Amino acid sequence: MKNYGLSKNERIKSKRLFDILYSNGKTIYSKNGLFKAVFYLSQDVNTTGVKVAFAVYKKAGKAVWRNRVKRLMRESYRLNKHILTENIKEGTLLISFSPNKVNSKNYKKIFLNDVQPEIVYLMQKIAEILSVSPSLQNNNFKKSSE
RNA sequence: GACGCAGAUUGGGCAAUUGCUAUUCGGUUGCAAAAUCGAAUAGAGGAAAGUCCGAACUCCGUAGGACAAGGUGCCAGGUAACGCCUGGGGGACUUGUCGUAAUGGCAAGUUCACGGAAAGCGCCACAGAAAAUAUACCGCCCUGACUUGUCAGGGUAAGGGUGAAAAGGCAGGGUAAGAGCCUACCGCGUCGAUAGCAAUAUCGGCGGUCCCGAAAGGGAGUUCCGAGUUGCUCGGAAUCUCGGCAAGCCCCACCUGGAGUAAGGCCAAGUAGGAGGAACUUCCACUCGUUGGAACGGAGUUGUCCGCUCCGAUUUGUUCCUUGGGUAGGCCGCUAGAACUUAACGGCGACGUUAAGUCGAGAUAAAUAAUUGCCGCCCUGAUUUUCAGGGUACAGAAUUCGGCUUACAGAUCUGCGUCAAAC
RNA sequence: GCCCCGGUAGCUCAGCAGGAUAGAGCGGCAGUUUCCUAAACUGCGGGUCGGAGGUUCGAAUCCUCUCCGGGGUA
Repeated sequence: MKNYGLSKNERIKSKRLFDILYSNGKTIYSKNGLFKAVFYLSQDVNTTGVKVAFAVYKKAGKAVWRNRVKRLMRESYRLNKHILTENIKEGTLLISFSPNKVNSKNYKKIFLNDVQPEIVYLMQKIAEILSVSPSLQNNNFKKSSE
């Protein structure tokens, strides 16, 4: 697997996985509240690794602006994905990134330097939560197995 | 040369690093499907947008007839088709110029959803006498009366006034005053001729109530006058050119079956073969049955009716409706087409014909990118080699084409107008 | 992608086969009443009828374009 690549297998593509993510996942926000992420460590999926999705709600702006934000978020994740991939030993981590307070009115021109620190912060926070409280997940796993 | 307007074309370039999607080739894994790695090639628009029209394509199915509903609307052509485009015609407005007593003529530009208002219905507030079978406030004129400047009766619609709009315009005649009351011209209608495929134009005739008629004339309607008399009859005279709204209803001509690529087809996977409800009627014929015909009922025919099609059991069926559950994976459709470029020919033009050449995205929680550097263009400041900072539009394919509409920084070209300079 | 609705006062809605001051309820403000408040009563203000253009003498209403909001659709 490429160190800085992002192929189809590393993205969430089915409706079933989205249902699992949004019904069980936790939501966290970046420092300024500009972006948010929904994540969930699933044991049901056969594969191991990280699967991500990038979603922009329709009211945020026109199609050109939405496409650009999606590409910038994807680029930010692609360049820093080692933060999460090194820590995942079993199960599949599902993440969905989306803009929260950012829209085309307050950021008419948006650049990678605006997006990347926020996404990196979110990824570091997710890694921190997963490593600090592994027992919580073990409990959850036990409960689901029982 | 500068500025403005109109039209057409175009819609930043190069390099490096890291990525995504598709195709082809090669390697690895694998029985295969496929996965993965590497290389090469390709990878958003003039509007991809709005979804306002028209088609292709696909299915439903009978789409047949009548009505309804919707759309289009000067004429001709182009086109697969159109509400689009081209050419022509006509109107309106503006400017210039010529001219008249006045209306106007000619030229240029802009612009027009531009069939019908004498088929019918409806509406036209306020103001005004009167708003559509006309009417009479101020006036003007005549007659009479007397209180001699007013009243009464009548005529008239030129002028004033009202209004968005006042029942052809204007000049002359005419008159008590006036009026298509009469005449010329203009306008309007109609008929004919000429030109034109046609819209229409030009010329001529006729028309100031209509119909019949070649004409003379006859008939009818309306108004006025007179008589009989109380709502009609008789006699005579005269003769209505016509407001706007159809983006109100409507009439005429032409067009339209419905749904939409999540159409639709195939493969894989997979649960359930469920629950509830409705209908299943008569008659006739015979070769006596899974028969034929007629009526009736139900369902379908996506507005209604006719017509058409299917079904109508006597024991777990048939048809139809409602509802519950399971799948949400892959492939095809999916890009070579009413395609594009160039040339020749035909045509005023839109466009067409022929020949040669070209292949230019195909995604599906949805690729076509991110960052950096240099250059180009614009602005600002220092300065007048250059440097610093900022900006570089509108905007992202989703079945595909033809249009329309809307958004848009800059660049190039063409034409026209104004200004400046030179000859 | 495709197909439909809606936009009128701060809010919820009338008015839309055209006619001049665009209404109703709630809310707001002021006053009466009360020791004060609520309730009740009286009065008042508040609208480019989403925007632009057209038809008409006249448009919230009819037509065209456009902006915004909402819904449905295997």
